[in-house]
Amino acid sequence: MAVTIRDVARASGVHISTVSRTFSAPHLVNPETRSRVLATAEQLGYRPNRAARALITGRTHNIGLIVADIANPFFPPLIKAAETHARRRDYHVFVADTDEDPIVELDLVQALAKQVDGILLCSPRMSDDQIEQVRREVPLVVVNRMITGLPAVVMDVGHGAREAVRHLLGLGHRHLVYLAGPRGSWTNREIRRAAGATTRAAGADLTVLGPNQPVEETGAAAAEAVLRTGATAVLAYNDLMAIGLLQSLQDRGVDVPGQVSVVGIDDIAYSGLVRPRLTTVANPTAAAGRTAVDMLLQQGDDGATGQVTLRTDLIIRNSTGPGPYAPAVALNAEVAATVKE
Amino acid sequence: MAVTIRDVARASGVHISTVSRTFSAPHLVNPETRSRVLATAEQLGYRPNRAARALITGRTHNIGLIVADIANPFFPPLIKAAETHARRRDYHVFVADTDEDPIVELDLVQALAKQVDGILLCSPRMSDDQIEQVRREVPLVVVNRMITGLPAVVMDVGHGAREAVRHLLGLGHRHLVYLAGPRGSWTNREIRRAAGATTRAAGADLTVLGPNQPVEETGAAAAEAVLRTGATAVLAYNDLMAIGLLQSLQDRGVDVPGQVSVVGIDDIAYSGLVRPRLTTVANPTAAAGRTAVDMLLQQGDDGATGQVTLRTDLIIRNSTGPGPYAPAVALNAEVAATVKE
DNA sequence: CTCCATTCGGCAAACGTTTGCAACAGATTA
DNA sequence: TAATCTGTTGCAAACGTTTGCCGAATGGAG
Repeated sequence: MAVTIRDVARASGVHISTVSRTFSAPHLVNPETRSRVLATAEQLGYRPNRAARALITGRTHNIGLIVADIANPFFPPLIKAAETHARRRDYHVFVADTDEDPIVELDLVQALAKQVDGILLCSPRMSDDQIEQVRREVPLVVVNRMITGLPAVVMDVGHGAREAVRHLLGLGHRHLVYLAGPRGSWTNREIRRAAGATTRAAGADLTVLGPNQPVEETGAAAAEAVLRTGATAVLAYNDLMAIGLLQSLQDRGVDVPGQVSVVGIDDIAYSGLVRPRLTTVANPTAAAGRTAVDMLLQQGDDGATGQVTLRTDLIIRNSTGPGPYAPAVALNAEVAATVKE
Repeated sequence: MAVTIRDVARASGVHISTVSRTFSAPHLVNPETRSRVLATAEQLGYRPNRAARALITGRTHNIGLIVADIANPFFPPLIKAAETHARRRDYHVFVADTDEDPIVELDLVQALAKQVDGILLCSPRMSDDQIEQVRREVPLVVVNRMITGLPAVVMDVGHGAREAVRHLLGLGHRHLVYLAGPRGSWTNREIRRAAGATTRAAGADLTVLGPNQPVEETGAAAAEAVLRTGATAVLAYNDLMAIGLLQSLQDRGVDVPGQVSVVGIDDIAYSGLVRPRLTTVANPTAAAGRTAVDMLLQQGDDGATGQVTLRTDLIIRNSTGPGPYAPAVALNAEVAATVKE
């Protein structure tokens, strides 16, 4: 039914091994023969069967990409960049969604293990132990998680969180809320730690609300709790929650940033579209996707197991403004900065 | 290195064919033997090699999912639903992104063809001829495109567009703009046709602006052109463009919906988050993803080649309001409807 | 006790490639 | 002229499964 290497061999009067070499080791075959084989292959519409090739070479030329939630706008740019980058290197990508469930995640990794040359684990929710265990079954690169000895690319979200908190403190806020993300998220712990340390160092207060599922609804649902704390500024685990909160606050007649300032994290496409436009920490997700693919594909060559940290940047927009203790001078400076964008 | 069927056979003292049957035809093996084999398999950490299985059965248990742009928020919910649904049926999903390029799309289909049991082509940009050609290489289900004889699931966007135009006409608008989508999009042609017919039937005017890439930037860039037409209402190819336009109009001091009404299509997650909240046509993308997977997997059994049409609904929010010819009565009714949400 | 039916498990071929080895021709070297 | 080398091709085994076929064992019927 499908045209195989054998059909091409017969049609061009050579042995199948010559046809094989024409594709996988062209320099070993006479240019004349090669072009003849290529011509008949083209004419017959031959395409190598990757499964058969994988069986004998042990390399599938496929990679797995596992994310917590495809519909979370944080991931699509990463998936897109990774897929495009992988394809350029002649790899195809299995994409799978764990729905934020560590058990599904584990199942998925094991199911995919035999079928791919490696797996990109993005924002995994599994425990370190589980990850350590599966890395013995399949080459792994994790994104947004730091595990010693495991190749990883992380966005330096701690730095972003510190910048965000400093920005808020500089605006004269003295009581902040951290609207936490999901349990099991390394990013969540990093943000929490960075925000806590920075607030404490300045003698200000930080209230942590959570853990929460990282979706808009929980952000909206948290509005009441946020207001009860009496805080005047909120740092959210991600933009989705920040936007939910923003909207919910406005529905309650709370002025943002007049009464409460809100900062998100990720800089998803929509954070610039809501009103007020969201102040947020930009994550280089596309670069992370490409880097992770590169690391995964190089992993075969040497055993190099680097950990790449990508820079994050605070983007100041209109959802943050002066707090109750705003010093006149700083206030002007910050307002100027805010107005600019 | 990896544990194979042979290792399991040796360890449990049976022939490899028995091990094979234990997994692929359990009823043919003695329950006692079966449980013994399963136990040692479990203990050894055996997992069937899908490539080898595919080689002999001809079924890979993989499907391909090709979309125009992963980062376009229209697609992630579809991808997510399709992937989850496929996995439940023990299929893995290759996801690939064509960047709206028909040539890349064709390459992709052919590259994936040998590696999957079928391909889901979402909003393809290829010509009908090209699609006809590749469908001979691999089972296909198309989403959002109607080609006779080819299994398809389409969202009845024509219906949605008619509803949207009627809504605008009812509000007293007499000159509309259709902000068109990309060339090669079936959806685009459907909307254009439906909008044209409905406007014409009412004796109103429709100006078509386009074709355009279906992204926010082109929506924003079109603001000037929209204003020049003198139209008071705009239907956009998708929410992304509608949102871009919305924002650009506001930046120019144009009140929406006071001076210009804007309607989008898709109801992506963010259309409810921008201000004013976007009136739009909701597409059941998740259902489309699931249905498409079902159709693809059933295709093997019989040759059934249905075409499923999914309903779309107009969601009236705040980006549409009375036009210059608003009849007092209709105006009140519509305003009431608008305020409700 | 014999015969037949049924159940179970082994044997071996096959799927479409890759690849080490050997064969051969022609060219180069001593 | 013989020996060696180089470039090109063929041969056959191997990768990890599935599956049609056959034989052995078991048990029930007569």
